Amino acid sequence: MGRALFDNADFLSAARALAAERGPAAITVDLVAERLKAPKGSFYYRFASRDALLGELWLTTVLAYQQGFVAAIEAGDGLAAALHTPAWVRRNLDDARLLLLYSRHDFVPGDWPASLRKGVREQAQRFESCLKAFARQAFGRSGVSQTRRATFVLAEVPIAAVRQHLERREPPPPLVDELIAETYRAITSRR
Amino acid sequence: MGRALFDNADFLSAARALAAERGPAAITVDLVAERLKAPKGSFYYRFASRDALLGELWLTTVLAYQQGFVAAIEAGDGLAAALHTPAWVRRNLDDARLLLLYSRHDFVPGDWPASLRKGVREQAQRFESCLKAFARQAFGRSGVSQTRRATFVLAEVPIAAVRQHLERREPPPPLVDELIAETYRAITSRR
DNA sequence: GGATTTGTAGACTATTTAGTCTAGACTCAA
DNA sequence: TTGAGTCTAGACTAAATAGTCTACAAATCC
Repeated sequence: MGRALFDNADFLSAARALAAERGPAAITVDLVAERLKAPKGSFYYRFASRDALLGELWLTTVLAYQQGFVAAIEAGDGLAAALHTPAWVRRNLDDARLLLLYSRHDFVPGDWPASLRKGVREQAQRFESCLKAFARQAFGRSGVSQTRRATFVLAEVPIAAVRQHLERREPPPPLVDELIAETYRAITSRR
Repeated sequence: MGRALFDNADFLSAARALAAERGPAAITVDLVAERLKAPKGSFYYRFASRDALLGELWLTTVLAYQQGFVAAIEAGDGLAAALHTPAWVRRNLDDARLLLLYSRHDFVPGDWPASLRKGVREQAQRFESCLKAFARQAFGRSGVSQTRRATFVLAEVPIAAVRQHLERREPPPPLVDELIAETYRAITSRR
């Protein structure tokens, strides 16, 4: 051949599809290659390791998720940021399962491939600074406990509210948004 | 020999210890046996399969966790039920990681061993009826959406609040109880 | 058109793991 | 004492899986 039959994106989307159908444990190099009818050699020509694939899959997904969240925070709208989770989940059920049902650790058990470390670090920092910005805006300070509050109301609660629907592969009902919003108001109205 | 050198409980606690140290993926039959310096044959003499071990581990742990929760509900104290999670987590850090950080599905991927199905079903029903009882008491009815509310405030939120500390193997700080309590009051005061 | 790059093709290796199987040691009851 | 039952002991099998390696085919460049 000499001209590429399979590129990075092909492997990534095959992996994504496998994860959607059978969970992330089904993302084996053999299954990904088989699904694409690609030889294993081609896979390892594109990716240094299985972890490199999983890491890239996780990172691109988390960045896609995070985008709307960051935008809402930058617009100064904390409630929109909290409600971003159910909204994004409704539009991206499969990817949301990937992202929220399995921790980053289930994905890449050992050390992250060097090529992705920087991206992951930047992603985490970006998220963290959103939380701090919100803490300052909503609670007047961005100390440890205000930031902890921000994490609770913008991340933990929305993800928790959505989890059981993710497990059942169904879009979260409107009640989920209500619960998140009520919690948001309660937590941001004091201190 | 003829007299038992290893019993069920030995294997269970070896598995528990392995999970605490290296995560549930480290619960392999070989590692459990090795830790106990028991031969594999003894393991399979006690347990029908690896899933039987994992299932029993999960079930005993969830029942231990659930006990205090049920007691609080039966005493009519919803807030105590919500705060039971951080309290139990503080007293049982390792078991809590086992229970709350990994879903039942990560534990026993396929079908549950027949011997445990009944126990799991009863456990789930018991939990469910607690939620309904609380829904009736707090929201006047136990329809779908009141029960959903109960799940949110008694289970999802407390677990979410505790999660990041579990990941870091540290006891949840008092702030976690505050967040849970504030959310509890907000969610139970309307409707 | 020959050399080089780019990539396919897939057999092969090594490791991990659940589970099986046979041998035999120890205990206890009759 | 002997026979039945209980349990240890660990070698062995089979399957799954990450990763390697060599051959070679096609495109591209000089």
